[in-house]
Amino acid sequence: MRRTKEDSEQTWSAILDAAERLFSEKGIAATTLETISRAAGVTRGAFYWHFKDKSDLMAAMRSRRTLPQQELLLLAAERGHEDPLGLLEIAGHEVLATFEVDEGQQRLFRIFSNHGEDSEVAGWIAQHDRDVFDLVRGVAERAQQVGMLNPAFAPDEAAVLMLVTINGLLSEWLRSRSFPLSTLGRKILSVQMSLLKRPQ
Amino acid sequence: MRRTKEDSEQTWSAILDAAERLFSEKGIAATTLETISRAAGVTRGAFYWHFKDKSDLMAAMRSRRTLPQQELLLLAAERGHEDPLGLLEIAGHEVLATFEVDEGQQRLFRIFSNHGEDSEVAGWIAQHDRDVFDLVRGVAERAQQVGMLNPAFAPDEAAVLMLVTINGLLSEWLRSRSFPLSTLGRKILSVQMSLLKRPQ
DNA sequence: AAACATACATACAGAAATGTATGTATGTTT
DNA sequence: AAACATACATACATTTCTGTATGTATGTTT
Repeated sequence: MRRTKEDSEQTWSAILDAAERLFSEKGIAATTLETISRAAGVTRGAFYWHFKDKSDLMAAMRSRRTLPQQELLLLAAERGHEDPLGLLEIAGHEVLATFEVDEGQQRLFRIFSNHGEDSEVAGWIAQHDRDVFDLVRGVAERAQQVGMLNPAFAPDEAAVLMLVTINGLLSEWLRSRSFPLSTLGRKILSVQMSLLKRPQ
Repeated sequence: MRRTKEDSEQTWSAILDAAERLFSEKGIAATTLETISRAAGVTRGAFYWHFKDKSDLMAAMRSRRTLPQQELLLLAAERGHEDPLGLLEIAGHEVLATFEVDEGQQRLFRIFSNHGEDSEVAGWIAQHDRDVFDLVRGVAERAQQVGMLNPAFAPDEAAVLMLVTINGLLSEWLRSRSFPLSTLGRKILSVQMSLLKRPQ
């Protein structure tokens, strides 16, 4: 029996790790609390000690890691405002590069993008999406004000293009693994940015 | 009691309609056969008469409608081979335009894209994705042979760009509904195609 | 108009998962 | 070192869904 605080935190992590792996492999609904607990080397007693129920586990799982787009938010925020579109391009590429090697992020993204189902999860995703969209649109608006945005595109439209491309790349790569995410992603992003910039 | 063949087919449709709606709203796992049956105005007895189980229902649901990308396949196949990229652009736009007004297709897409979970469903999706990818890559290869493909892009890369954009547009629009799918989609597709074509 | 098949409804049995209650060995505090 | 809290394991009660078996009213065939 393990009973120290360190041991307890280790159990907490083990349960979350096991759940994350099982969820991303078999799906949330198909994974039982018994399965999770046994995979973590404990019983359901331990699970119910640390978490109220499966939904509570999901909340902990989500707040334990940063989602890829969340990273975009941070990256874009901590930088200056000159050349807004260049900023977006760099931040976008770093998101892809990070995602490509961070298996935890991949599992989390797979789990949560496969679940517009659950109303709670859907709520988190929706809120998060709105935050990211607002940020990107804000950047596009600044670009417009500085005259660096192709007049053929409204800020809203530029933001949609950015997000569609990034989310599309992440999803498609996760499913097929048929292309080098970072390499091809950089190429595509760069080419799209040149489109958004060029006054043509 | 209804017992004629017409009535029976009507029951069959009613069950599928109810299931489609409930699945796209609450998710597959969270929807019980009892709920489906009652929503269709029948009992589980009727359900088990028409379908073996939930998985059988899913198969019927999938083969009842055409997926959006399936439509792309058909559209691209029934046309000639001159100007392959222009063909892709037109087919892509028609996919978006159809999807925007076809609520059944929207529900089906939502249901199946939210379920890389289930192994059967995942298998169908994977196979389907491969088919579509192969088609698009084939078109890109023909474009390359005719010298109409921007040499900066390999056929594989062009296909990824196409599919990422279309799937991304469909997913993002389905979640946010924050932009006119067909209008903005046409704009984005057209601009991307000009990129793939232009020898720059 | 029997005889039979169809299209369901109803009833029941079983499994499986959840939640809770309780037991207990070990740490922690005083 | 006694008293208490922690971190679980074990056992049980309950729910819930599924699958199947059976009943039955209506169509269909001969």
